[in-house]
Amino acid sequence: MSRILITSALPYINGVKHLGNLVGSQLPADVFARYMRARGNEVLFICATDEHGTPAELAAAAAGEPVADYCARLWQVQKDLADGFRLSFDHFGRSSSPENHRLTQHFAGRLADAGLISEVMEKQIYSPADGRFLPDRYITGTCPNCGYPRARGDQCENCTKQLDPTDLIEPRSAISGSTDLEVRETKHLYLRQSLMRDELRRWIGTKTDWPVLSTSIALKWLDDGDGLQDRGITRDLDWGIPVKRGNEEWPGMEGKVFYVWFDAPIEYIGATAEWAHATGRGEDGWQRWWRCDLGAADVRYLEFMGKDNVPFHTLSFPATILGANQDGREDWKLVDYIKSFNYLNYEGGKFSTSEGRGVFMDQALDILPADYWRWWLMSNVPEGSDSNFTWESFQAGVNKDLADVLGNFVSRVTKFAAARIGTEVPEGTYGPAEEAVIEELTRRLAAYEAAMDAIELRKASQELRAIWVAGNEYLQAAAPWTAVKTDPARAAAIVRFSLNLIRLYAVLSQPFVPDASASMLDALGIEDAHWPTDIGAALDMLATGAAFSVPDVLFAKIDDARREGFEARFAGAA
RNA sequence: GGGCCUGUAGCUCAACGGUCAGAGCAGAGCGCUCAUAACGCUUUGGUUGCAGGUUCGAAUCCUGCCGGGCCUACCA
Repeated sequence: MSRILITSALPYINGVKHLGNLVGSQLPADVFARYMRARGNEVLFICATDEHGTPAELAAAAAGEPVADYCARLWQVQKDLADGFRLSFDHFGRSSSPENHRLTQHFAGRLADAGLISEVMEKQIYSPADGRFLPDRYITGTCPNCGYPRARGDQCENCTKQLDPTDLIEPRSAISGSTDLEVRETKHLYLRQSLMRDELRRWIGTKTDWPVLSTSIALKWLDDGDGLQDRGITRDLDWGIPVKRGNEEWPGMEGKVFYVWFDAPIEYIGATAEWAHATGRGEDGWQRWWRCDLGAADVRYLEFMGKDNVPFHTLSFPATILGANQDGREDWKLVDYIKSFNYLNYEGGKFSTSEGRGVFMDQALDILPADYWRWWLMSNVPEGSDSNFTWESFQAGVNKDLADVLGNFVSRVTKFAAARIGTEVPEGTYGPAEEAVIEELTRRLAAYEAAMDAIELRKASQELRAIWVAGNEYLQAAAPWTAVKTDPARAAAIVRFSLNLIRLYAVLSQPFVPDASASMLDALGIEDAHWPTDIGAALDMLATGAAFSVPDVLFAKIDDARREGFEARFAGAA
């Protein structure tokens, strides 16, 4: 048994996330966490909302709510959706928590003590009409390069040229449209990650087992241009974690807050502390997961995220951890494995929040159960390259894999048994046919476990499907509907074995389709779902005489008319 | 512009220097009738983007060309 810490990239607070967000972080992390728990490991699975930053403030303003209220409300929305998708977080926290305030300020103090913080006087655009400093991309104007009238201050979307807001012709606030913009001086803290370039490169160099996506992005940022750049970690905003140096005030930084990208990864730790406090554990309850000097030395820590998050998790956050560890008085846990994902597209294009294009988490659960989404998304997860959601593929995958192969197996076994044998698990002795299945499943289970251990989720889903198929093959060859007329004892043995297969499938499928798994176990009236170590023993688990029932259809098929309706409904504003 | 990834059967993907390049879906045929018109068996289908090179041997390594995607640092 190992101790495994799993974090999913934090969903940003400003609204319901779409399937593309879900597929690359929370969902694969959940599948892995469920698997690791099932294997008997001590797992802590942490997620939280990422609540700070300009977009949150603007979204709250647009909703006419105080930002704290807005975030509290949207946290609940996201929490309910996570529950709806059966995401098995041990804790779903908030980056605005008191725990995160304290930890973020603590880390800033540690970094300052280590000489890794510099104070930089810089010039930022201030908008009196909006009453705030504007991030580059919140300033729009005409591109000096191509004349595109809606270029953003960081980059022109039309000609892709990198811009500085002061380059724009007729710049205006993207929020209010105000052209009354001024350049103001403001002081900010920078994390001197450039000083840690060699140390980071050495560390990344040891991670030969990571997805290339993770390491190549990290190396690119380390070596591109002048190399890794220092990064501003404070902002002139109201909503955020006040800049402090540990418990002390930070002279000259009054009224400023930490940058969301500084405090968000620290919330992995913060949320663990929230969990410890919420569950009556003391400080050591979270420290034993995060402090190698306080009991976390044997923890294996894995992070799940989309590729856009990789630079912060391979460089900035590790720099924060390494910096805090520098004097040897504290020893914080560095990540051991970064599982990163490409993007999921929608019908050949991008998911678009602004255009309402694609399926969002709330809509998904409105139309179909979580298991359908979980299965299709994980069996098509963008591991190697970007992948594409189409309704046709979704319909085909769900109908074939879940309804026909798994659901129908459960249905044909239980219905046949109930009609011809009885609704109690019969006696029976296994013969060569069963031995052959046991041998095959022993091999296939090893392959499934190997794929899951390696977090190769597409491959794992294929292996799991092959395990389901083996049941249909067996049933076809064993033909209990024939045996029941000629050799009732044989028919009983086949039914006994098949009912045990359902139980085995429930156990093995639980990481991907937890609700269906629960329905299967419920139909068998059994609670013991421990992971098998011996397939032969696992297929003789059900007690003779135990009652079972015929469950409702596990997965209803999606017919063509329904699919076409979905296609039209989610195509987005024309 | 630079960097990274990628181009394998109609579709989605495996095979990561070595037996006839595999699997699922879709298509075709047969079988079964317990089951959600489900299942099983068999089968059609690929000069592995193109052109060179290295090697006893290349989808796999190298070079060039053509095509697709992503990233390029203060939105998160």
